This record gives sequence, C-alpha cells and structure tokens, in this order.
Amino acid sequence: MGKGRKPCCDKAGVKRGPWSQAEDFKLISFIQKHGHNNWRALPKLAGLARCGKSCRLRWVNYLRPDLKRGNFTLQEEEAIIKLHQTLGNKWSKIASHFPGRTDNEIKNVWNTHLKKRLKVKKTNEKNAPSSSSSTCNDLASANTTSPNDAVLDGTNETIINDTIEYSSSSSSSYNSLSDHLMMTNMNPSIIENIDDRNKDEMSTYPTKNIENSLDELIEIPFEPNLDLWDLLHGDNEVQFQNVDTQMSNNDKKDDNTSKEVGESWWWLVYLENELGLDHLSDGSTQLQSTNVTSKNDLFSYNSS
DNA sequence: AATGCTCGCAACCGCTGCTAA
DNA sequence: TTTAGCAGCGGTTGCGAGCAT
Repeated sequence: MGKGRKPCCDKAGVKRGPWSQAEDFKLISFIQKHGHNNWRALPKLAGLARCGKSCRLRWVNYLRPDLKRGNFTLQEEEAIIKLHQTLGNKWSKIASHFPGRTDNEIKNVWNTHLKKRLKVKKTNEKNAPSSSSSTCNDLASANTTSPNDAVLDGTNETIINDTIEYSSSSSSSYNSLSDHLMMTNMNPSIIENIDDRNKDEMSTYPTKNIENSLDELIEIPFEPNLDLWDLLHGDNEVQFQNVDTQMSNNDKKDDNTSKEVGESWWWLVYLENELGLDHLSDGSTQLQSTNVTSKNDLFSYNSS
C-alpha cells in the first residue's frame, strides 16, 4: 500500500449508509454503559455491523448527548465567518468555539450558506463600493430571526460569548430544561439530547408538560402513538414498535411512525440506563427494579 | 399529478497526527 | 529512530426533501 493507512476495517460484512434506529440504540446504549475507549473494538462489543470509524462519526456528529441541534443563530454564523477568516478550513478548531456544535455541522453550514452569502456580499460591495455595510448587515437581512445587533462589533471572543448567551436566551424551552436538570440533578445529557433533537419538531408535535411547577419551563416530546407517562402510570409495560427491527432508510421513507419511534428511543435509553429497566429482546420494555410509576417519581428518583 | 432541479445534511473516504512499543 | 495502530480531520458524495415547472 502506498500513502495513507490501510482501511480501518474489513469492508466485507460491514454495513454502510444511513443508520437505523436499532443501530443508534445499540450504540447509545453501549456508550452510556461502557464509554468509547476503543472505537475499533466498539462495534463488535456493541453488536454492530459497522466499522469503528462509522460508529465514532455517528456518535460525534449525531448521537452525542451534548449536541446542540437546530439552526445556527445569526451570531453563530457571524462568529464562524470571523473565525474562518483567521483559521481557514480548520473546522474542528472553529467548532471548539461552539459548544454543542460539530465540525461537520459547521463545515456544512459554511459550504451551504456562508460561503454563498459572502460571495454575494463581495459582489454587492463591488457594485456599491461606497457602502460601508458590514457582513452582519448582510447576514441580518438574510436572517429574519436575528434579534441582537449589539454583539456584532466585538472581537471574536466577544461575539462567541455573546452568541452563547443569545442562544441561551432565545430558545427558552430547551435551555430552561438544561437549567432545570442542573437543579434536579437529573442526568442532563440524555434529556438535553432528547430536547435538542426535538426542538425543531416542537412546532409540529404536541408537547407535554411534566410537572405543574415546571410547566412553563419544560417541554417533553410527546408521541401521538405512545404516551410515556401512561407507561409510567399504567400497566408498567409498553411496546416500542420497531425498536429491534432493522429499519432501513427506504423503509423509513414509507413509515410515518419512524419519527415517533425515534423519539421514544431516547426515553428507552434513559429508562434502561438511568432507571434500571430491562430492555427486552422482543422490543418491549418493562419497568423493573424501580419504584418509578409517575412523573413525580421520575424526578424524585433522579434527585435522590 | 408527474417530472426535473436545487439544496441541505449525514455519511464516507483518504489522509494526517499522535502515541506507544 | 522506526513502525504500527489508533483517533481525528477535512474534502467530497449520495440521497432525501422541498420547490418549481
């Protein structure tokens, strides 16, 4: 072999392409329990027909609990532009300034949005050289959700700090949830991820408040076909349909329940790892070894 | 309704850098 | 110092979704 390294894995028998929810579950569940000290060995240990590299990528770019998903704010975009001016295409270095953002995400947003926008800006400046408008003005005009102009004159650091502050203040539900989790000592990573994964769907999916005292703070993704809280209140058993089925992307395309099932995954992982529930091979989960039978119990359980 | 086009993003590939032996 | 093996990085691609015709 010439330059470069040998392939990270034997490609024969290794699955490629989009991840199924069953695979996601296996990966999350394994990492929650054992961490990821050795990506190369992980797939075999976790029972995944993937190469370690693919597992790592999936985890880092999509499943990692501390990921902050959703659209970039104007300030984030502005900060990316400024950082790119100094760092170039060092996406991981740029990403290190944005907690919860991945290098892949930033790379994508640069390639799909910011690069074009800067090009347009340069063209506009050529056509109107007397204009002293800054990049942020162009960005502001292009981004209808921009509320905060004050931060745009600062240094990179200032912008980034303000970006984080702005992000926190502008997305009340899920950041409040993080705050709450800090207070309740609940495992924030899992719930944060549940919440972030769902914040884009919040507008289209009905949400459910958990506790009366937290009604204005917390929104939990609620599934039309499955009520987790009924599970906790009810007969202590629920069928997570398709949990153990290897649902391909093509299958998902024609399966309207996939989204709902997907959201339940996070609860499934949470219930399994945090509350000591058993995940049964037939795709069902039973409440065992815990006194959790209600929303309040769930919170008090985690606070204790 | 059908078709074609564009866009966005998840995932892959090839490579580099680091580290331990 | 060399070598091998690993994680991580950056460029690129494939595909699904949305939009226009």
